[in-house]
Formats: sequence, structure tokens, C-alpha cells
Amino acid sequence: MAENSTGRGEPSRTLALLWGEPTETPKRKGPPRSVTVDQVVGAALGLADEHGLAAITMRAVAERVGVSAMSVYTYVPGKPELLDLMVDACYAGMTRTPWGRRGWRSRLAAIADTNRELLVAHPWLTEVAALSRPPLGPGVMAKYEHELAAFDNTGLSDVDIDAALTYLLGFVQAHCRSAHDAARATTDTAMSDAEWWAANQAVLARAFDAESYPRAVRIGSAAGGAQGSAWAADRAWEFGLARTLDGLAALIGEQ
Amino acid sequence: MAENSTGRGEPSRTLALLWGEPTETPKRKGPPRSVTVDQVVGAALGLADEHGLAAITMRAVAERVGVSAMSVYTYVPGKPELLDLMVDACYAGMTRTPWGRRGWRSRLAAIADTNRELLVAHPWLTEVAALSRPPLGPGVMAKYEHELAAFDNTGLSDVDIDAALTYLLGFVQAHCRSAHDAARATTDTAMSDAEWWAANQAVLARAFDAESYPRAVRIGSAAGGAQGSAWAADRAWEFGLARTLDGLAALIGEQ
DNA sequence: GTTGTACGACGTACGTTGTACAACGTACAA
DNA sequence: TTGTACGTTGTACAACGTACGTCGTACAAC
Repeated sequence: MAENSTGRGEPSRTLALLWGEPTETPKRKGPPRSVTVDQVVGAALGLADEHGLAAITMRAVAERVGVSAMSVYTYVPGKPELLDLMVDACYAGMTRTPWGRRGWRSRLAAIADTNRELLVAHPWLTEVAALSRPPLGPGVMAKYEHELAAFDNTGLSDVDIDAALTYLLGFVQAHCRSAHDAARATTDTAMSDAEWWAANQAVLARAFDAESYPRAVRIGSAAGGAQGSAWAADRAWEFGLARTLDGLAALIGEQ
Repeated sequence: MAENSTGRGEPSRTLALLWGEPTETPKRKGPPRSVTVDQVVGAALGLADEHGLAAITMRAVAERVGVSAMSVYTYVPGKPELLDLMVDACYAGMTRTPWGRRGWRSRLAAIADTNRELLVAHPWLTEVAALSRPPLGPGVMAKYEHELAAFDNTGLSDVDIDAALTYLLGFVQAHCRSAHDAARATTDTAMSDAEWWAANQAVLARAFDAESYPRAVRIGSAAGGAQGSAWAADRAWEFGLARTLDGLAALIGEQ
């Protein structure tokens, strides 16, 4: 496997799986299928949610659904396509409440919050490259349609709407990815951020000339000391979301 | 290897390497070292720049510098530490011109442009998680110090300066990561974006009800048709950078 | 009822990854 | 001259995705 990204399989085969394969005719030859595609995807989702993206191995998925490793390949062409199905299933499961009469700023904030909740529930999604060539399944389509509707009556052009949505989601993705990376760092290295910081500070103190980096020492120690804590993550979220919406406000205009 | 992220090694050993290891005493026992740490890092950088992050294998690095695979481990504790050194070396190589009398918006735009150039020259950097627990070497420190200096006389607090810089760099990273993912998609799958789009459109056309997703069809086809092209990437960059600076302007205040 | 055939399941195997380990040779210190 | 510390290397292992071949099953045709 080269990398974790969507859209690496044959489009027609992937699309058939995404949209529920009409080849699910009840009468087939051979022995009956012991599980379903949904069960396979569900097992992969469970593994990813519980133990991270690296825990998704074909063998592990197979064991979780109760078949042998190679049998998984009769349900899914390969691991890339399985990733596509997982992503679309996640999007499909999001709750989508109609926008009502709220203003655009409230709507966009809701989009950001909802996507953040999604990425907190499924942190591995921040590691998957699903922006170019997303899996064009029902989940992705419904999510895209719903989020585009939030831009109704903003006066933006179609191109700007797409750009603005991409920009907003890009911020959410970047933020959640950083938060997820920070969380993983503590678990992967069995070393808390405080310990890591202290260990580095001790060596750094006599390794380099503090006067050469006055701002870095002053600002970095203040900002780095609290890094990794939930409080810091929430502060960064509020800061970034406010900046992002302010930036879009300059384009849309207050109303 | 679990994942590609920095800061996974023992801090003291990593820091010693980053800051030039005073254990480079001329008189050692045993046979002389056949290469240097810099050569190892340089070989890894060359591989990554030419063939992507996945091309960095210990065996490939070893072959490029002309030693056996296991000999690399006498220069670098392991692959995570090698990544740390690569990241710091990239940052150290950036050109840093003093800020002069330019306004904050011009300075921040320069930060964004410079970082974009860096990520275009080394696309694999967008795949490395180096935000939490960055390698605290001379390159990272110099870059951090220089970019913090761009916020002199903005009136922001230390905490806000760090948050604003993180926010700005987050946008650059997210944008370049998307661009890099899109570029990789065409090379990895031996299928151009146009082909992929056409193949999907053909199947999608009869697979789902277009009237259920009016906005997605209208806006998506317009925006998706040109996706992946350099022109689209540049448009997204200009759009995002303008939004980001506008958002920060609401915090800093025009001047 | 018999047989042909298509298909699901599975075991084995290959190449690739990071790196632990032990053997071997080298060059300085005593 | 000898002991010792260290660089180099080959071998080996576990885990990964998945190609391939075999086997058994259940429907279709007769």
C-alpha cells in the first residue's frame, strides 16, 4: 500500500459498491455469502475508531467479521475501495438538520461544529486524503448538498460557494488533524506532552544560545507549555473559527 | 512503522543530532566512519524530493550513500529520528530576509508565500505531522523566530501571536496538502483527473437521482471540472490567502 | 436424479517494510 | 603485542497487501 487516500480503485466497481450494487440478486451460484459488505465496512470502522487507521489490516477486518483474510476480497476489491466505503459511510451517518432562517454565519459555524464532531468521533478521517477524488457515494453527495445549501441567499457565485466551503472545511480538517496528531503523540510514545517538553527544555537550555531566539523562547514557552491539553485545543478552535468566519465575512458582507 | 510524524525518538539523542552532536570527537576507536550524518540526511531528502515520502526506506537511503542497510543505524537511531533531521534541514534551508518597514499584511503574505514555496519544493512535508512536537533544531528555531518577528508592532499578545501564526501556517499546510494529494492521485492511479471525472460521471448519471442533489450537481460539476489543474490550485490559493488575511485583519485591525 | 459450472472460502506464498541480533574486522590505548 | 570499543554487514523475524490454486457448495440444464 502506497498511501491512505480515496479514489484509487476502478471508478465503476467502486461506485457500484457505494450505491448498493444491484448485483445483489438473491439467486447466485455457489455457497451463500456468510457476511455482507456492510458488515465488512462496519468491522473496519470499528477497528479504525477504536485503534486508529493503522489497525485496519485486511487480516484484522477478516477476523472481526469471522472469515479468513482472503475472503474479504470477495466483498471488496481491495483496501483502497474499503477506505472509500468507510469514508462515505461516515458522511452518511451525520445528522443534517434543515437550515431554517438562521444567518449565514450561524450556518457556517454549524457546519464547522458538525464536521469537528465527526472528526473527533472518527479521528482517523483526518489522516485520509479524501478531498481530491472523494468517493462519490450517497453519504458524500448528501453532505455536499446539505452544506452547499447553507450558502443559499449569500449572493455568492457558484465558484465562490465551492471555494468558501472548501476553505471552511479545510480549516476544520487542519485543526482536527493537529489535535489528533497531538493526542497520538502522547499515546504512541508513552510520554506525556509535559514530560516531552521538560526533557527537551533541559537539554535545550545548555545546547543553544537563548539570546539568538528571544521571541521563540518567550512566546514558545508560553504557548508550548499548555500545548496538547484540551483547553489549548478548544482555544485554538475558537480562535481559528472566528478568524475563518471573519475572513468569509469580508467576502460575503455582514447582514 | 506506525506513522509519519516527528518527535517519536528519545529527545536527548534527537537533540544531540539536531544541534550537531559534540560527540564528533576526531579520535574514535574502530574503523573510520565511511559517511556522515549530513550525507545520510541528504540522501533521504533527495529520495523524498524525487520520489515521495514512501520512497524513503532505510535500505534505499543506505544504498544511496553507499553503505549497507544496517549501517545507517550507526548514524541515526531509527527512521523517526531521520525524519526529524530531514524536517529541520528543510526549515534551515529557507531564505529569511529581514522584515524592514513593510506592514503586517505584506509580512504575513510573505510568510505564506515562502512556506508555500517550501511545500512545493518538498511536497512530502505536507504528509509529515510536524506541528505537535516539532524537532527543536536550529532550522525550526530560526524559522519560528523569524516568523514571530513578523508580528512585531501588531499589538497582539504573545498568546495571540502564536495562535495567529499557527493559524496562518495551518492554512498553507492544508492548501498544499490538498494540492499535493491531487497531484499524487494522477500519478498513482495512472488516470488523469479528467478521465476519472468522466468515468465517474458516466456511471453516476444513471446510478442516482440528480434532482435530489440540485446544488451538488450544479456547483460540483462546475467546480470539479477544472479541479486538479494548476489554474484551479492558484485560484484556491489566492482565495484562501485573502480570506485568511482578512480574518486576521479583524483581530489586528487595519493600519 | 445426474452432471456441469460458477462462485465463495481458504491456505499458502511472495515481496516489502523496519530493525534486532550476532559475527567479523578495524584502529586506538595500554 | 594485546585488549577493547566500535563500524560494518548478513541473516532473520514479524507484519503488511494480495496473487494464486485448491476445494467444496449450490444452482441450472438435462
